Amino acid sequence: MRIRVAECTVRYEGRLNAYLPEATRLVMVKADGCVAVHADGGAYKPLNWMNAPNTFTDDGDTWIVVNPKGETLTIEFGVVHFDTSIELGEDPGLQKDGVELELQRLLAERPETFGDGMSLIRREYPTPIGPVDLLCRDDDDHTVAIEIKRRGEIDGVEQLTRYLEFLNRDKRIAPVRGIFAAQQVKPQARTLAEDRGIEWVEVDYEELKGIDPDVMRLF
Amino acid sequence: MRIRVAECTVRYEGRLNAYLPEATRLVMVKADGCVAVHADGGAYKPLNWMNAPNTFTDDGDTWIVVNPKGETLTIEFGVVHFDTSIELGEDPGLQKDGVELELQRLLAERPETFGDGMSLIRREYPTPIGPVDLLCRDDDDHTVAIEIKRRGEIDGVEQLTRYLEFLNRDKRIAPVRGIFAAQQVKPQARTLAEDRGIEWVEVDYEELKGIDPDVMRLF
DNA sequence: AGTTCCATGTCGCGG
DNA sequence: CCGCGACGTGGAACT
Repeated sequence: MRIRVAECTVRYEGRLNAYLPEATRLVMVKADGCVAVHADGGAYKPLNWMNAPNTFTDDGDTWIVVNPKGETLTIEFGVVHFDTSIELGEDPGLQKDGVELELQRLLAERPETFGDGMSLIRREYPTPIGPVDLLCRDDDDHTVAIEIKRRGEIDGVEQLTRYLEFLNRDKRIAPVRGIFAAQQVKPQARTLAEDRGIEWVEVDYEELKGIDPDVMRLF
Repeated sequence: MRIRVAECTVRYEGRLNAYLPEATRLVMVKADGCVAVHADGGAYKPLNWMNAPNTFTDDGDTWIVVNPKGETLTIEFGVVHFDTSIELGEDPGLQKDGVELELQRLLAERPETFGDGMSLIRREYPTPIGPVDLLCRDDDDHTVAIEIKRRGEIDGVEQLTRYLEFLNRDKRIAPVRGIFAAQQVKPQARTLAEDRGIEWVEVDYEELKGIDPDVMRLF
């Protein structure tokens, strides 16, 4: 990564034309060749940029960056206050405890979302083909397997179907009801679920967050 | 702006939870307090960030950034390879569409638009807080600072006011008249400009293009 | 590879 | 301050 702090003007010609009058800014060139021009404010978004892949021309005072679409970023430098290069290496990348995991956590705390008297047996209940998100017991003492997705599509129903097939072989817990839960259940998934005798339900993430006991404790 | 290159782990807890395992990254803290953590690739988007406004706590090895919504960004540092702070100052900001720049170019070629005998001293005349679009001299030998916008709103008048404040400290050119020029000057901006003793004028882009000497030569 | 949809979207305008 | 739409949207997942 190369970091240069310098007075500069910047011109972008591409999907639109844009121009930055002379001022002191930070210009960042990453290992993959992408270039970003930052002011000392605004949000994380640079004032102007050029993503990789591109061709980079360093003509002394002027950097010209061109991408395959023909868009160009031209940076003309004045006084350079600072210029350094440093090797950062590969980044392991961001791990998002995405919404799906959060949904699972919230629903595990609120099994009654799926019916009065529903209680949690355990999260990530193991089967030979992978863990079921939630295993519960309903008020009739029947076992219930719940698959949770952010977006409920056909493959999620297929997944739950396979789990149910294995769970129902276990005499101690059979028969096992299936519930397919998602923020949004697509029509095709609804149809397939109903055809397989699997219930489906749409859950409201924001509402669940609102009644999160962890949050409640704060008040 | 503060720039630190260091080994770090980063945790974000807010609208979702996210975690960055230890690696060498660039952490940028802008003057407005916003924080961005960059890897040496990807696009211009940081791996993780926290926009202003926020409260920043520097606990030696650990930076904790909390915004008013309660979202937190926690950065734990290991080896620091590099750490520097530099003052960039205000940024004049991005001019999109090229319309502003085009207007500036056209008006620089036609300073008499602003009055008979008006002549251009220079474009992008530098001040400590950024360049004035046009600096001119009128037929009475008074200096005139002209700010050009596509859409003339209050903040443009404020900008010109600040320029005038600096320019009028320079005995060689004071007193400096101000003219606020735009394709359309909003009523609030008109009122404010008049209150500040700044003239305002609406310019016709199409008409200016029609009498552009560069274009004329083509015929 | 083309397309659709999500996003800690961000940003700017109008009410 | 809040809703609404555009964005050089960028980026991932799916066809």
